[in-house]
Amino acid sequence: MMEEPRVPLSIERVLSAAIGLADEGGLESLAMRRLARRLGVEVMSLYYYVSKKDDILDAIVDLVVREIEVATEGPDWKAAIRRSAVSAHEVLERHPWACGLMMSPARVRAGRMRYMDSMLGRLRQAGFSAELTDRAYHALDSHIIGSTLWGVGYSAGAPLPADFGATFLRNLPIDEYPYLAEHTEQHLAIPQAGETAFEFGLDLILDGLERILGAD
Amino acid sequence: MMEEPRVPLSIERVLSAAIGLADEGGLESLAMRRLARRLGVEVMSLYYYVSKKDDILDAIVDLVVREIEVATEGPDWKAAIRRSAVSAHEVLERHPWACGLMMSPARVRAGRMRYMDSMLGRLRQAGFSAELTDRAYHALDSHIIGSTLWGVGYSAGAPLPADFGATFLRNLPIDEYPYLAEHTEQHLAIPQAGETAFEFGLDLILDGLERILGAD
DNA sequence: AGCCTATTCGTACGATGTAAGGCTGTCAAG
DNA sequence: CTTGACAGCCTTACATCGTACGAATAGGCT
Repeated sequence: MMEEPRVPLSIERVLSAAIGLADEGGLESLAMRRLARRLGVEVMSLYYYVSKKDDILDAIVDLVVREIEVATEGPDWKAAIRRSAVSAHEVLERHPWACGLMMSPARVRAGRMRYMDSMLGRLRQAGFSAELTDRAYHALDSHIIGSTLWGVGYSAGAPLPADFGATFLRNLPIDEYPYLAEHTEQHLAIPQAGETAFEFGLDLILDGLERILGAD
Repeated sequence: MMEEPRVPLSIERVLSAAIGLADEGGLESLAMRRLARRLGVEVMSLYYYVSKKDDILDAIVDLVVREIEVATEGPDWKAAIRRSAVSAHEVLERHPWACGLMMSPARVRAGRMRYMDSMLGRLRQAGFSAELTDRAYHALDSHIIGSTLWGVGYSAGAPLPADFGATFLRNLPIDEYPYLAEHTEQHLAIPQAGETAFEFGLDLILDGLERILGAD
């Protein structure tokens, strides 16, 4: 009788399984029972490591945030911040469910604090006033979140069918919404437009900030 | 025996009650049973007017979107678009729960189409190419959504306690995250910073777009 | 009165999060 | 070697959620 060694549970295993579930099927497929089943365990066993589901959510967003490359020191603040923003965008694209969760100030934990602090610090070091730093940070973060949410077709959970754009365009009253139709075609023609759209908006903001800084 | 005349149900009544519930307690307090109770009716009665809860969500985001002031004709594209963006921000601030829902392309209905079409059309009329219009629209929409989500402390549902910022700052290891601390103080000192932060980012984007257009 | 259709409701099912407590094994102290 | 404590896991049970199915009711017609 070959007994499986039966790896014991641990927060790490719980959390990484949770991230796996969310990555595959969106937030709404992250259910305690499913999570337990995936770990070969009963539901209530999870509650030994975690006191409520919300704790799991807090923890996994923070794990995701830690994947983001933090703004580095150096003379070129613009490049440093750009790199960090692009990294955030990439990370959030890998874990689309995290976008919606990130927004809540209630979920800010160590990883998130580190990220915010580095971004804010890099702006201040670049010479922005406290007030401008504040505004710049918001503009950047808003863009990262908003743009990523857009690109991902986030639906508070499950992803969209692949042919969504095509069927949407087919059912669209083109003469009524001509510009929307053009816009949709644009997106169908260039599937990865989200990438460059993100960087376009990002550079708009960064260039604007640079100009403000130059005019001190 | 004074019989109440018993106002009959209707989609309008259902939807406006739904919006009321969501406005008061966030998305997660919008439950079919609660909705029914508020309307003085049993749960299943709602299903005569709606085939699934999701239909309600679709409908109420569209109602909200219709509140947004659409971009007008006229010589000054920047002012027109700015006005529409500010209006969108105001509307979404009144109905914070709508932000998260708006993102899903699956929920695009007539009101949303009208909004998108007007914004896109106004950009094209201003002289932007199809491609630039596309990017500009994304940048603007990302900012609106992202910024509003930020300002609202959106938590996929319920709002935050009022003293959240203060307790957060009190528990923050200041020497470890000095810039975050400064940032938080900034926000506590100027409570309505969200307003101006939104317009700051918006103008960054609009000015950038104007410059691109000027350089044709 | 009777009937028809438009509304409304009662019951029931499966899913969710989780409170309360029980079982089992390991390990240190007696 | 026994005993008790405690860590780790599980059983049962409950409230709440969305909604399928079909029965009850109501209002306007002939």
